[in-house]
Amino acid sequence: MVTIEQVAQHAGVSVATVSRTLNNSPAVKAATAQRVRQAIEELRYVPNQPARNLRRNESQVILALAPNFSNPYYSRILTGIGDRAWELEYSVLVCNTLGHANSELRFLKMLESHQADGAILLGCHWDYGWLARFAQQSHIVQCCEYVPDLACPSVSIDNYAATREMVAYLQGLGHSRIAMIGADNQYISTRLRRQGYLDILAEAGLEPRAELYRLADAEYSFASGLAAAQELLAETPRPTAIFCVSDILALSVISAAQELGLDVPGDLTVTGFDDVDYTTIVHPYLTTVSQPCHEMGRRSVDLLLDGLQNGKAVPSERTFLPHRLMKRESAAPPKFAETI
Amino acid sequence: MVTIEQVAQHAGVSVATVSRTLNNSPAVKAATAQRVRQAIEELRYVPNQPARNLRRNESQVILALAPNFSNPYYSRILTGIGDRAWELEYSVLVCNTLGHANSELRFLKMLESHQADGAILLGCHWDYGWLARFAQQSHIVQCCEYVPDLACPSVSIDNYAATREMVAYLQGLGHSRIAMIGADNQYISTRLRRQGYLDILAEAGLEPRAELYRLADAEYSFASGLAAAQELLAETPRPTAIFCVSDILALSVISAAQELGLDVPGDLTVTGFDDVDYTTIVHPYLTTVSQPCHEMGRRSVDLLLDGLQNGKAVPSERTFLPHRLMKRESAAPPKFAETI
DNA sequence: TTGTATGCGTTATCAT
DNA sequence: ATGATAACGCATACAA
Repeated sequence: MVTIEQVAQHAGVSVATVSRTLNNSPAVKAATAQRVRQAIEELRYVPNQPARNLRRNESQVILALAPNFSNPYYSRILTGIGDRAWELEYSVLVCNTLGHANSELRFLKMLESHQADGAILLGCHWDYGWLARFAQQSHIVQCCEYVPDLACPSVSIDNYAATREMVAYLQGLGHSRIAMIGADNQYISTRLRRQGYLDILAEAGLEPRAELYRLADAEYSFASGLAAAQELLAETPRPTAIFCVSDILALSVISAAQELGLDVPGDLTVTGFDDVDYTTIVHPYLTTVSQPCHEMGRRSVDLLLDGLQNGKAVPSERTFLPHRLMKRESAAPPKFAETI
Repeated sequence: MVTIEQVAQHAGVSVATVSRTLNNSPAVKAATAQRVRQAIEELRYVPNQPARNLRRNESQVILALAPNFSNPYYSRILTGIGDRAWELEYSVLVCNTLGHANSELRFLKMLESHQADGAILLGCHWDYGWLARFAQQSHIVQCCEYVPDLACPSVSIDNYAATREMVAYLQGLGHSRIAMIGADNQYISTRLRRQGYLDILAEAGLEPRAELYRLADAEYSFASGLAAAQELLAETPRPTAIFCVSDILALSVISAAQELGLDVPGDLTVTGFDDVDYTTIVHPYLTTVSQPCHEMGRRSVDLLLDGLQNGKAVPSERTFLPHRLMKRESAAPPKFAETI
């Protein structure tokens, strides 16, 4: 391995001068810099980044903790994070936590051992105490999900508003028997969507009915969606619309409906959430809420590095990015006037 | 920050002893080790990993270069890589190359700057010369794709055999007018699948017809698959089966067929490749080739670390893992006897 | 403008 | 079994 010292000898200068040249210090004469650069070229010298980082006490690495990378929703955010980090010359260590708290903890400990300068969390457990500790001692930003009372910046859409918009749209279409499939987890998005659904129903003077609210599992799995859908479609009278908290769940509802010979949206309106890839692969194209995943990832990086570079000053604690209601084929007015 | 020195003072020993304790050296008396551990506990000492790495000249990090993370096929492999690395206490830097050669190069340079100990490549350009250089100087393994004449271990399925199996299965079903949608890239998998298709046709005494072989774009995009499918379905006589080199392309064919009022598999047999998530979301469930993505990822890590730890001795240059033919709903015998 | 010397937090060599 | 000390490769305060 060729070191800075050999470059110095070859160029006939001291290691300090080489180091200055490497770091573009203006204090080095152009001619000298030229000689140094030539020596670097000739010896094919490549700086040892860990050594530099040790000295500077930084790693140029950020962590991105995600419950999985199979979900295209997370994939997109991670892509955004990667893109922005690439531009800013940071590396991103993508950590697949599998939703396990102990995995999250082990990954976050890389902050303490100086293997990473900061972390972006996309969905993380918070009921263990250690999250608050890390948020205090380290640079962390939350993306898409956030813990309400955690002093840690976040980037997400306004889930409450988006849900209200979607359900109001269904009401506008003429639906009043609107069911919902939520998820069996404690994510803030899940809670806000549930609240938005309940509130908008209440405002329309509709009593929320327990039998119209079902839960898929924590990971929004297709199978659990199918089960919830089957229960919902067995109700009498049947709901005329089903609002799902994820696209994959909406697809499972469509599947269950077709199994029963029901036409979507003719006999049943179905809506999803997130607008991931497979919403427009098969008809009916899904009516859903589009999240700016890529941009959310990018903003998270910017927020994190702001904190890293300008002390701990973060622009605002909660950043909400605009969502979009994607009106496509899976939602339509109910066929017949309904009786409640 | 608390350092090894402070721990040493607190425990009344030298830094050497603390270091030995940290590394479980048997040369330290149990009682002393106990004192040290207590000091570590009390001071909440966390070793500085970069400093250790500098000294040991390693990083405990491996690179994983993928053309994107959106494709669930890559996601699964990356998950396998991450899982195995986690078990072996390595971190993985997931690099989204976007299929750009300059991105690949920049990421691979992290090997030279000691930011990573090795790399796993899932699809990478090889026509620039530098790949051979890295393969020589660094520890690299190729996963799912490989460059035939590159002296670098690889893990993949046997694409040629898998394709022959699939097309033979279609022939067994009674098809003889079998079209293929390939992809406009130079991946070894693409080339072997094409060759397998041509060979098995030839062996059945069928002349390959140029109009039955179409190309999707390099990334197997749904849109490009749709275009290829439309061309194919406009042929007369129409092919009775279409073999696609990716599941997403198969879905696009089904979509195009339905657009024309054709039933799959009644009027047209369609098969995919990879067996990713969305093959069983909507009917007809896709007949496809299943790849052991997760295991391929894991094996890549094992292979890489074997090379890292036991010198450069790798068990074998080309590792082929078993694939599986998934016979589901999208393939069936042709409706009518055909005339060639 | 450039060089000398010290330190970043470890591990490892050589004593004892 | 333990301690003193020299690296590891680089950046920087201070001198010149």
